[in-house]
Parts: sequence; C-alpha cells; structure tokens
Amino acid sequence: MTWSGPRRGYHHGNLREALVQAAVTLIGQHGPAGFSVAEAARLAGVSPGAPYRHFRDAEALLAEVARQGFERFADMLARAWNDGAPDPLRAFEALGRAYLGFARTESAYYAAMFETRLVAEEHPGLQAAGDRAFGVLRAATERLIAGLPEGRRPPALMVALHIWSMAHGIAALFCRPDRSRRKLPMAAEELLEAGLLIYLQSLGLAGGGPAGSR
Amino acid sequence: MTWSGPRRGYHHGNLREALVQAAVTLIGQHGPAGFSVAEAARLAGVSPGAPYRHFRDAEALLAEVARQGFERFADMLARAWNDGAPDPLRAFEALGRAYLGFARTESAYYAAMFETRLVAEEHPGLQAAGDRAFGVLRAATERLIAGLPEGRRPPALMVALHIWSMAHGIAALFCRPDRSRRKLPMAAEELLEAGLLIYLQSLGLAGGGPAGSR
DNA sequence: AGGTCATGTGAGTGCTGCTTGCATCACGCC
DNA sequence: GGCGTGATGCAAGCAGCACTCACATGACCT
Repeated sequence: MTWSGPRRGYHHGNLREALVQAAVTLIGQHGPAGFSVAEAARLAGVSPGAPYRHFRDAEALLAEVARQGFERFADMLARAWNDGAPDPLRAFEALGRAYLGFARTESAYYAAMFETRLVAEEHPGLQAAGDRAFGVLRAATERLIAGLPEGRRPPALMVALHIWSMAHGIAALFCRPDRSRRKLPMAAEELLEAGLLIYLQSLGLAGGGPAGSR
Repeated sequence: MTWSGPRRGYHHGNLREALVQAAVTLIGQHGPAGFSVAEAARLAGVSPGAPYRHFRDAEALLAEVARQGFERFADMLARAWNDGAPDPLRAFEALGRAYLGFARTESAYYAAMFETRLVAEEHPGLQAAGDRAFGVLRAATERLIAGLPEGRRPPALMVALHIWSMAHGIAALFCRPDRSRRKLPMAAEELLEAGLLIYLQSLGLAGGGPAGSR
C-alpha cells in the first residue's frame, strides 16, 4: 500500500491520497453510506484522528473522491470521443459506451459522484470538475450536430442534456452493482446505442434521416 | 390486530405503518442514508427496540418504504396515462410529467426506490411492485406503437426501456432536491417532453417537423 | 546543530444506534 | 371471571463513529 513508499516510519508520506484511495475501496465494498472516516484511517494504517489534518470532515473526503471521479470521468470520456475520430457518429457511440463502462468499472467513484447528496457549491473544485466532464459531452454534441442545416439544428445544450439523461438513466438503472432490478433482453451498451441511434436519426444524423421523412 | 385507534394504551395499535410513515418523513428530510431505525422509533413515539418486532432490520423497513413507493408510483402513472385518453401521444406525455412529478413531490419514496442499494430479490413484494410500475409504462408503450406498420415497429420493451431511462435520468439529475448540479435552460418537464418527441418522431409517432421547431 | 512546522498519535468527549433480557398487555380457553 | 401464553414495547448496556486537543515526531531549512 505504500506507493512511492519512502516513509515506513512515522510520517505516512502521502496520507491524503491514501485516504482517498481507502475511501474508494470502502465505497466500492459497502456503498457510499457505508464508509466512515475512522475506517478509512484504519485502512490507511493511521490513527482515527489523522485524517482531520487533511480533510475538514467526512463530507470533505467524500467530495474529494467525487471530484477525482469527475476528473477521471472527463478523461475517460475525452479518450473515448477521441476528438471525433474516426467519424463523429462512431466516436459518439464510443462516448456512450465509455459512460456506461465508467459506471460499471469505476463503481465507487460513480457512487460518490451521483449517489451522494453533496452540494457542489460547498466544495470548490467539485463543480468545476463536473462541468469539465459535461463539457466533453457537450462539445461532442456540438460537433455532431454541426453538419446539420441551420434551420434544423436543435440547441446543442438540449441535445447534450437528452443524451446525458438517457445514458445516466441506463447507467443508474442497469449498470449499478446489485441494482440490476430488471433482467434486460440486451446489454446495457446495446440499449443505449439503439436509443442514441433512434434519437439522432430524428435529427437527421444517423442512418438516413427521420423515419417519417422518406 | 386493532386498526381502529391510534393508541390503545400500552400497545401502539398500528406501529408497523407508523414506522413506515416515520421513515418516509425522515428520508424526506435527511436523505435515504440519514434515517435510522432508532430515529424512526422516536418519531413514532416508541422505544428504540420496538421496531424490531415488525422489521428484521433497517433494510427491511427501507424495503417496505420502497415497496409502498412503487405501489403509489404505479397508481400515479396509471392515472396519468388514463388508459390512453384523450389520445395516446398526449397521454404518454402526461405519463412523463407524472414520472418527474413523482420524483419531485414524493421525493422520499423515490429515494427509497432508486437511491438505495436494496436487492429486490431479498425483499418479497418489492420486485413485484416494481414490475407493476414498469408494467404501466410498458403497456402504454405497447399501445402507443400499436398503430405502426408491422415492419417498422420496434420492440415495445426496448422502447419502454429507452423512455424509462430518459425519464429516470432527467429525474435523477435535475429533479432531486439539492441535486440541481446544473442550471437548466428549461424546466425538466419540458426537457423530457422535447426528448420524448424527438425520440418518438424517429419511430414515426410524433408528427410535425424536426426537433428544433418547438 | 538548532529551530520550526507540518503531520500523526492517543486519549477523550459526546452522541447515536443496535441489541437483549425483562416487563406488560391482549386474548383465547376453561 | 381467572389464568396461561405469545405478542409487543421498554430500558439499560454496549459498540462504533465523528471530531478535538495536547503532545510527540521527524522532515526540512538555515
């Protein structure tokens, strides 16, 4: 557990980050409500009071987990989007898959980001990190609809919100651990891709225009 | 079991239901993680140990709240759908508004239903109640797409899942208390309605022009 | 070497919730 | 009506956590 472990001695060396990792582990195991500062300290091999040198309270630690989650999330989405290569539509689908993949594989971060009641305003950096993540999706959306004729181009923000909502809904309903309330006839990724295609087709983007128009 | 009086001396009379109501109140105030059996008992005016005569543990109480929530949810959705009157599309939009409305006004139930880590299989009745709620949406979807020509009719289950996901996503992201992470340029209800129209238009259901024209 | 400061310790406080053995009540049976 | 029995609620004890504070430690700087 000692990362760049120069300090086996009294000082931990990088306790702040170790606590964040401990919190991630605990959240992954017991959900966002099942972690405590004391247990995170225990997991980091440090006394129960030590965390308070780095975080004002439990919520601050949780907020840091969420913040780092948004950063990773933004990175992952940006990597998937890959600046629109090989073509915007394909890249956009990759973005969608990445969204669900994050909810699955980075389950603990996702929980801290979306399944807690953190007030973004109270934790500087959290809001910004969230904005950055959404910004990736929004920029991709803008690029995607850029080719549409002016008159038939819906507001990019609205489209981005629609897509985010659908992705988030699918993630929340079908990609969470033990939250698999319903047996799906298809993989969540396919469900999202199909939904995206139907939606985008209506805008004239996927598969040859709206169904009604031909 | 005497269901008449609220308090008949020593025995509470209907403690089980009183505890559920207390839990709803607490969840509404402090979120799904911020309730405890002890505090529910306090609110119901009994000692901390009493609830355990009626619920095996805190999770069982939470599950009962969720189950009742799904029942209410199903009722509310069915009322909004109103058997497809005055016409399926309009009724379907009412359904969508009802979904968001429930997330808003019955916030505590919604939290118990969707913002906890309950495993449906472990709580008999919960799964069934959830199925009933989804059944309303699914039946409405079937009715909605019934008019489409056979060859261009997508699987009703998939369509229902898409719509549920979008509604749930919008509810989770923009209708939850203090979860208003992002300032919306429009009401959540309008966002959902626009999304529905775009999606359904692609199936050949919602007439009119392309998305931006609303 | 000596001073200084960030960092972790360990004891401690107050609170909250869960558990359990016991008291009390409701009700059927004679 | 009296009584036994099971259901229901009580209260005290116990455990765990958030958070504080005075102090110890050792890293780093001069």
